Amino acid sequence: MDPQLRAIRQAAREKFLQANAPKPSKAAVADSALPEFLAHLPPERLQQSIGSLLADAPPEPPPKRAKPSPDVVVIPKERTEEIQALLRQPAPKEFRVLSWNIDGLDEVGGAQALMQRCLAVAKEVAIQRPAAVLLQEVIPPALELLASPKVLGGTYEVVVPKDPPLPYYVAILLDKQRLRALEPPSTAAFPGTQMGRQLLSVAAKVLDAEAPPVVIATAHLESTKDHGVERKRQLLQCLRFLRSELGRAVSGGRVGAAMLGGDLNLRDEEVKAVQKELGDGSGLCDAWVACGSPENERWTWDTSANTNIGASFVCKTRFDRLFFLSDWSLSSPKARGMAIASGKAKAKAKAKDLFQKAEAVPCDGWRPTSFALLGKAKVPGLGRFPSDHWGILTSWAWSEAPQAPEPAAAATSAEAKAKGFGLKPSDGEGAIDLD
Amino acid sequence: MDPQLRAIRQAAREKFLQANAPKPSKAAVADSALPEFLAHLPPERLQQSIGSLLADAPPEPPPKRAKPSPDVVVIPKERTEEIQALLRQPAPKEFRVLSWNIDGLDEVGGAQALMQRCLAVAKEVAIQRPAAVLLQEVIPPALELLASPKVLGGTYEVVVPKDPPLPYYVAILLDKQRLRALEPPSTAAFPGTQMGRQLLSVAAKVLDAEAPPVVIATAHLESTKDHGVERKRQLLQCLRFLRSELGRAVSGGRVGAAMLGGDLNLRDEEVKAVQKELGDGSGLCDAWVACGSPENERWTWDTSANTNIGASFVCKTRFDRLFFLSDWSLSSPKARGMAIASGKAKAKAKAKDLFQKAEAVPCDGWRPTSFALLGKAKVPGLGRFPSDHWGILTSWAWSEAPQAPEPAAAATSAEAKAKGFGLKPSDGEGAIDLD
DNA sequence: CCAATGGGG
DNA sequence: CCCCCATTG
Ligand SMILES: [Mg+2]
Ligand SMILES: [Mg+2]
Repeated sequence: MDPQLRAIRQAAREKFLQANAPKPSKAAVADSALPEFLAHLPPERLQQSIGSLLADAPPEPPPKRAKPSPDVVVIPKERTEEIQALLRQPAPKEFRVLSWNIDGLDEVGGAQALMQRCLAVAKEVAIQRPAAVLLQEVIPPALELLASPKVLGGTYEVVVPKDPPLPYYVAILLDKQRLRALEPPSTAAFPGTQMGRQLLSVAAKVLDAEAPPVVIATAHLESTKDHGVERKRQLLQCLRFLRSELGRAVSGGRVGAAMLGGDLNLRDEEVKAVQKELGDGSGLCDAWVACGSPENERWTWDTSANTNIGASFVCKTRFDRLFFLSDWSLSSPKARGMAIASGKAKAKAKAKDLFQKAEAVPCDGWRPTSFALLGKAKVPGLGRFPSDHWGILTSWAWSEAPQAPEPAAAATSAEAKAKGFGLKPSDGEGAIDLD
Repeated sequence: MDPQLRAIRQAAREKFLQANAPKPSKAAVADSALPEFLAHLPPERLQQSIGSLLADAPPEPPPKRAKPSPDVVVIPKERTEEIQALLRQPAPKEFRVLSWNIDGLDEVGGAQALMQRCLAVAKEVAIQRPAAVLLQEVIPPALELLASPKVLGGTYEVVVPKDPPLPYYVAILLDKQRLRALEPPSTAAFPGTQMGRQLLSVAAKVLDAEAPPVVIATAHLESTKDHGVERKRQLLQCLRFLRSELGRAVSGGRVGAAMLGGDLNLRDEEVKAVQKELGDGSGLCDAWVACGSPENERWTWDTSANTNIGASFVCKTRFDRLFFLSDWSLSSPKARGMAIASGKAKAKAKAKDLFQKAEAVPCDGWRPTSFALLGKAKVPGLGRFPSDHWGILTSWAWSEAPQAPEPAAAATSAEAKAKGFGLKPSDGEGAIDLD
């Protein structure tokens, strides 16, 4: 659906023109209350309607039309209660991070469908209970829904960017039980964006572990192949940011890991170029690569498996990635999970091998232990997936020092395995990265 | 004119399908006599007609129609005699290299116009008398015309690629008086080309100088922005080839310079990326940069100055470039003319400054002394330029050793200056390369 | 052989 | 949010 992208640009243009206009009327200014809404969660009423019925939505079907009008959205109590029940379960010990572009720009089915898709996302979050959730393409009604106490707002702190140029943006959810923001979140503009993209990050203390604080960042990098040049600039900015964050002294200690997860719209070629710009030996790792490049968890945007956009073409890409820097990524041999998947099958095989016997190789610092795709089931009653992207779920371990046999790491690894988190390597061979 | 590019791809596709077809009939095979024609110059008759009347074209106007039919092309004797007269003049001492995409795919005006444009190119060649001419977008009738003894065939040896996949290709002309091929020319395929592009090169002895042999290469790299990835691969292949050629022992000594000139369709961004791939310190120089980045000689494809394609838009690019490696380029400080124009005005100013007082800075080896655009006048009687590209003319000097005060170099430089070869730097400031 | 846009697969 | 193609400026 190109119209979506067209709409983005159009909205961007309008916004731009509006911003450069002589001076908007009061009415026009009221429109810009949006960023204000974002600045102070919990949610409030917006011109968009989806959240407006949230607090007191009756469980019965919509009063009039067979197809609910776009202004009347029913939030089924069963869904929110189901989510609440899941959230009442104890959080897993394992530290997980989920990144997901929830396709807030998909208008198929209107507000009702958006609500259903959002609840499906929320349910996945409640099931996996990541310590942090990185979202992209969040729009105000979706944010209001997710941030509601009846959905995720009771369990997660919602972090949003300052002054998003367009009414779709990124967000970070922090599990209040396990992460506490150590500073106000930071929003960085991408100076060259034409699509209103930003870099959002937050430094957080890990509450239930001895581990050092982490910096968690997300972005929705400039979309489409045509914008590769700008996208590379954005990635470079992000990665330099990660580098500047790692090791920085914060109130809870020194930052032990800096990660960027998101819909990065990247092609391997572009990553390679940026990596070169950054300098080799940057220690940058790609979580998917570090987890052995599991073929079954590879394609995060796949029109052959995901029917949401109704594509008449087949395209598989790995747009959604999680990059990180940590003591582990810096100290590990190059083979571990460097951002650039070496073209050589041998190097890949070695990396995969290293990953498989990770427990046998002592090393310290934050490191990923598994990588899996999420959201691959259609939303019941909707017949569509939660998003046109799969979510990417990573699990993490931390251990203090190589000389100590880090029992925690072994435990989390074992747990990950027990939960079927894709620890088993795919049987795919070291083929060249194609996307 | 998009049709041209479309035609290229279409022809490529047809060719491909044809090649993969069960087995062509005899008639279809006859079609592939084309490469054979190329393999053995001097020219022969082709299905295309332009050359068929060359040897005995009467100077009178076409017998029937007011507009000559595409099958009847008249080569004005005055034009060829003019060219011959120019060629009878003594060749300049200065070593010059010209590269020009002669737009053989431009069909405006039919065979007659093509002939006129070709003769204009030939006349420029006869005037400047480059030791080597690198041509792109040559098509069979154009080649036949240029290679004819009545045009350039008496003075220049014509080198063409083996088995061009499509009936437009590159060619190298070597002034028989000043260059002698030391080996059979080499043709390298670009494995990923969709447009039938090849790398053609020849090692040649410089007959009238003590200078070491040179390797002269040309290519027409994959066109259009969309094909940047393939184009970068092609450039990398070319530059690695140059590197492998420099210093190679040939029958006349060791190769003292390896140059690649052509319609490289490059954007600075792409050059930068390939340069990184190649490794810094490769010593690669861009002749235009090495000559002080003269602003007036910058844009080789410029729809505001060149009306041939009838563009309703303005676009200035530096598609046509000449890269080289030589003892000079390897030994010179980075500022001299590295392929990547540093974004910093300071570095550029330094490079320009170095160029201006080149005579005062002793250095040895092959080096460019001037850079100028050619073909900027419309063809009389046609009202169009010889090509949609300007030609790029470089002048070169060689000197044996830095300790010797190289009188030869000073002489050639002085001569270049005297001939107004753009030695004077432009007054443009060190602005960032924009194309 | 430019960039931006829109349709179709 | 893929690629190719065609049109427009
Ligand atoms: Mg999207
Ligand atoms: Mg052309």
